[in-house]
Amino acid sequence: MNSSHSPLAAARVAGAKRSREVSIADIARVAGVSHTTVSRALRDSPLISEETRKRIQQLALEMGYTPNAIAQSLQTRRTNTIGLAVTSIADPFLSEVVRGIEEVARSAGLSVFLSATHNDPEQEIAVIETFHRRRVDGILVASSRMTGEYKQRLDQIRIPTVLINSQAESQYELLHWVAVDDVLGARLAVEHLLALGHRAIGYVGTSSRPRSCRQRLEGYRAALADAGLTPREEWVTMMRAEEASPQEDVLCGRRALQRLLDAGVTAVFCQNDMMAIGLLMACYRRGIAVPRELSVAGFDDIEMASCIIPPLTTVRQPRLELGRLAMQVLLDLLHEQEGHNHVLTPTLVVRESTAPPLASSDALPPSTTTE
Amino acid sequence: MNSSHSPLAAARVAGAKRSREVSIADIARVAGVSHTTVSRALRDSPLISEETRKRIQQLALEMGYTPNAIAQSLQTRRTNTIGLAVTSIADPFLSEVVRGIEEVARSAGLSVFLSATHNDPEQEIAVIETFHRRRVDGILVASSRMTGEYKQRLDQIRIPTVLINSQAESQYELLHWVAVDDVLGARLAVEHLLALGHRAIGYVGTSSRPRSCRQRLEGYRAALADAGLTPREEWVTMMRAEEASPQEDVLCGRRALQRLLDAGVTAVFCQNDMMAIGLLMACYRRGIAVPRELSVAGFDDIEMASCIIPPLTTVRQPRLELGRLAMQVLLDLLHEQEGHNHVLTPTLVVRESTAPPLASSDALPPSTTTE
DNA sequence: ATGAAAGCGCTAACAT
DNA sequence: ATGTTAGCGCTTTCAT
Repeated sequence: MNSSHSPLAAARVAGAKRSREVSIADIARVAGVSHTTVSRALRDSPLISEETRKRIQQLALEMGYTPNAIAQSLQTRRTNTIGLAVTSIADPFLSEVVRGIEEVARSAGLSVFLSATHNDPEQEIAVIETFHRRRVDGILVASSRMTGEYKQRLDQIRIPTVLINSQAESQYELLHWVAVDDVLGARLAVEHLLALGHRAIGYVGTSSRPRSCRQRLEGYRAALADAGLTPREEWVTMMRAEEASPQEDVLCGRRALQRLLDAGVTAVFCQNDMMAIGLLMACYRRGIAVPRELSVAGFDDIEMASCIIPPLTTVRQPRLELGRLAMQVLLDLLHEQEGHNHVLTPTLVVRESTAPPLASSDALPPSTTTE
Repeated sequence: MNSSHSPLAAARVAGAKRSREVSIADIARVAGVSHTTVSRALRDSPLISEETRKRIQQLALEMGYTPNAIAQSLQTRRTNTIGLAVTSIADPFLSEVVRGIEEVARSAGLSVFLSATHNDPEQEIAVIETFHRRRVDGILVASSRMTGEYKQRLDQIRIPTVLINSQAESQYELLHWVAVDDVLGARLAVEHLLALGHRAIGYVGTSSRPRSCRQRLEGYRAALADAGLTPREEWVTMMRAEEASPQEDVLCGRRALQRLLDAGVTAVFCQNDMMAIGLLMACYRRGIAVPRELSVAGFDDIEMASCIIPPLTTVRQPRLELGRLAMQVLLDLLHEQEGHNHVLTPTLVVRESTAPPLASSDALPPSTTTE
């Protein structure tokens, strides 16, 4: 409140004219020592006497000194900064991953630059270019698409990098990845449906996320094959979508219902939860009871999955862990330790959107299939 | 593939031993000019002859030069960086806001530091302290809580700042805000319920978001008052919750049902969509039909609101716009223009979770109220 | 225990 | 049109 009459009061007023931040030189001047001494004192160097250290730290506090991280970075060649590239910020799957990343980054003293790539090749390379310019210490990429050029750039840049849910091999020891086993996840879901007694099981995927689509389809096929079944061509429905957004996914799920009904399936495994939710919505509109008339399973276990009616049976990806682990691997890389790639195991979460099929004997005469 | 025999090939190999990035000095050496010339050439200075400019830019490209933003920042005192502090990254309301922010920030050439504060005073000040150290050009805060100390710090720091959904007055011209009119939003929802014929209308709020709770409660009260009604004490149910997380909100909504039923309301206005979703889930469990037996309205219009069954009637906050506008105001501030505060107008989105009350004559004898 | 001096990679004022 | 020099704010030898 009342301005003290210490030497700094003057300094502060003088400096206030056009807000240049106080520097170690300013402190040095006031303290009557060299700026080197100030630097040392502030960093608790053992070279400094207890007394001057205290005095200087106190002075720094009073003068409202805040170290200039930019200058530090230029000198030390470390920015304590990482770049995080995501496909979309509003994606409910990614937001939890980002949370995990930011959490461990911050506890390690790193700040994170967040950028969205929107699944667009140009933006992708622009983003990593920016990260490079800013001299981030490491890069994390959570992107559904990972084209050759993108990976190549990451490889060239020579900044420690960890890919999330997107494998890659690199010639340098700087490109690593952490992923969830999609094939296994799909198997779990389909095996669950098989165990319930379903035989005609559909799959819905979207072209906007080709990699996960392919892998989950593979798991779906493998599970059916193990049960001695070969999916009929109509059971597998691929929806076209340019954008990889939650809204698009919901739409895909919605539009898929008719085709699945025509194909005569009694259960559907969806590439992700948003599509399953779209499917559920379409069922609601058509008066089709889930799970009584149609079982629906998703993938991801986003927050929403347990809030929906009926609560969705789905494959849980450990999203928070995925983010934390990716950041942890990057930390290892930054500490010159060897980085390890990881495959996380998804788990099945059975809720209420799946049930045994309507046995033809229970219900309607076999001839009256859903038309 | 095949290494060219240009002078740079040597430079690159030599430099590759321990990855020091190429600098303008390196380019100058190879080009046989001063580093100043290189600097100018790369920035398209009119002082440089067309010819050498081309030559140098070409050289820079070949040598794989990437400007060092840290060094530039130190010199120019501009980092082209902003800090974004959010309560929680995984909050579906905020993620859309963040998307809007990042979008306009990036198109203005700014990178954004993302940090979560978890509604914790200590983390809040730590976060802005970090932003300050990093010399961000501006700060954006989307935090449900805004204590005095927090605001005070922001005011001291003297970095252009814009608050999202959280008013504040500042003595400097650097602290601004952009917000949605909560009172009006609540009015819209409650007036809608009144228009449907409801008289006993409940409100559910949570202690974890006191500001918005207070304001929305105020709108609720005002709407009722305008209709000549005074809410009975039991109609207003405040749920205790420490954490301000989506999950907590859902839980609050779930747990509120019994109290609301006891209070005898026929419609409920919830502080936000997550609470409404929790309430819907509780109704589903108890076999209470929404909207036939109970109308439910939310606030925010998060993505999920339209995906839920039944689709939720709610008050739409223009989330994307909110983010974009906040960033736009910050941009104005950064360009030394005067910043303006904004109040955005929410709109009512009528979906299927609200309907006229079960007129006692239609249905059950008046004595048989919900027990 | 402290200071002088150099330098991180860049921009910009001041020569020429 | 190009070069010289001086910082930006800090850390880090190397002296003393």
